[in-house]
Amino acid sequence: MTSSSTYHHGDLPNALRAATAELIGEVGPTAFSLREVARRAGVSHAAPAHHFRDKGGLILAVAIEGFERLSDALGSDDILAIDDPVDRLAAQGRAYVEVAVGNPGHFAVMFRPELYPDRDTGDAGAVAFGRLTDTITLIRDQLAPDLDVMKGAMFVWSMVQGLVGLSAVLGEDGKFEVGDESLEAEIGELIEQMSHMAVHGLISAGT
Amino acid sequence: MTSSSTYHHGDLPNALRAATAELIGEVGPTAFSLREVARRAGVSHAAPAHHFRDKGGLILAVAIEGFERLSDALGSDDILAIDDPVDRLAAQGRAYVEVAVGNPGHFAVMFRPELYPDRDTGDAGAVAFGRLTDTITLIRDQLAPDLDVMKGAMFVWSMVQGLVGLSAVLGEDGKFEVGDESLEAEIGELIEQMSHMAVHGLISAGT
DNA sequence: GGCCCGAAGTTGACATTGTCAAGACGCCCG
DNA sequence: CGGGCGTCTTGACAATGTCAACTTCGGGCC
Repeated sequence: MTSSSTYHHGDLPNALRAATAELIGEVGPTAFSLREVARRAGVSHAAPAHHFRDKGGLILAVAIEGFERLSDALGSDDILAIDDPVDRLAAQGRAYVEVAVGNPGHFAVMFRPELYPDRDTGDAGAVAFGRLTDTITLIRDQLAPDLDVMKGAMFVWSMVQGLVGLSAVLGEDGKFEVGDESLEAEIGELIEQMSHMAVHGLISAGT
Repeated sequence: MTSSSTYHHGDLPNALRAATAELIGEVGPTAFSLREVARRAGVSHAAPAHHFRDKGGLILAVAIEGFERLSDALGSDDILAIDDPVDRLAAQGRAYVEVAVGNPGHFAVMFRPELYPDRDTGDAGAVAFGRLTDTITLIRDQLAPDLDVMKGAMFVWSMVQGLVGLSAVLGEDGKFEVGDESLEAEIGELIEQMSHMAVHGLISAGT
C-alpha cells in the first residue's frame, strides 16, 4: 500500500514498464525519453538502470510483454473453442488487431530490433507465431493438403501486421482516407473482408 | 567539379538526403543523428538546418523520396506493358519488395509520421497507393465484378508491407527462421507464393 | 566594373538526454 | 542491535538538437 517512505517504490519494474508503454503510445518510440519515464514514475533519472540495464533494456521488456499479450490473445480459451479452423483463423485475425489497437505502445516497439541493439525478444515472438501456424496446420489437414504451412503463416501474418502498421499511418478514429476516394470502412469490417480473402487465398494455394 | 572553395558545397541538399538515407539504413531512424549526417557530408553541424528546417524535415525529405521511388517502380514502363492484370499485380508485388530491400533507409521512415511531427508526406503516399488501386480496378473489371477496390487494395498493400516489415525483423540474408522449424524460402519465392494467394483471395471475394 | 544584399555555411552557446560512478537510505538476517 | 545488500539518489560527462550571431561567397543591379 502507500508506503510512508518513498525511498523504496514497491514494484518499480512494473510501474516503469507501464509508464514506458504509455509514453511510447503518446509520443512514439523515438521521442520517448528515459528521464521522462522516471519522472512519471516518481523516481530519479537513474533509477530505471537498476532494473533494466539501459534504455534499450526497458524497451525490450515492453516488446516482450507485448508478444506475451499477443500470444495470450491468439491462444485464448474462446479462440481454441472454435472448431472450424477457418473461423478460428478469422477470430485470430480480429484478436490480433484488437491487441494491436489496444496496446499501441507495445506494438510500436515489437518489430523493431534496432531499438534494443545486441538483444532480442527470445522466443516470445516465435510463440505468438506458433499460434498462427497451429491454425494454418489445421486448415492444411482439413482443407488444403498441399498448403505450405510456413508460407501460409507468413502470408496471414504479413497481411495482419501490414494492416496494423498502415492503419497507424493512414487515419485516425479507425477510418482511412487515401487518395481521392476515401476508404470509409471501419477497421473491423476491413479485417473481416481481408480474412475472407486470405482464407480463400490459402485454400486455393493448397489444392 | 571539385570546387576549390569548400564554402559552398554545390548540392548540399541532395548530399544530405543521400547521407541520411545511408545512415538510417545502417543504424536505424532512432540512433540516426543530425550531426553525424553533417559530418559525413563534410559540413558543420548546423548546415542542414538551412535546407531542411530541422531533424524531422530531413527525415521527411527522405520519406517523400522513398514514396517517389516506389511510385516510379510500381508505374514503370515494364509493368504497364503487362496486359494481364493478375500478372501485373504480381509484378508490382515483386517491384514493391525490390524497392524496399534496395532502399532500407527510405522504408525505415516512410510509414512513421511520428518521425516528422506536424508535417506529412503530402500526396506522395497516395500516388503510390494509386498505382495499386489502378491494377485492382482492372482485376475487378475483368475478373471480379463485385470486388471492393479499396478494400482489395488495402489487402494487397497490407500483405506486401507486412512482409517487408517482418522480413526486416525475422532474419538476415533473405532467409527466415521462426520457431522450431525454419522457413528456408528465399524472399523472392515467398512473394511469388503470396501473390498467388492474394490474387485468389481477391477474385474469390469479388465473385 | 564595382557594390551590395541575400543565400550558404560556420561558430558558439544552451537545455536535454543516456550513461556511469559514487554515495545515501532502509529492510532483513544474524 | 549491527552489518550487509538491494534499492534509489546525486552529481558528473559527452553527445545531441536547436537557436542566434557572425562570416563568406556570388550574382544581379545600377
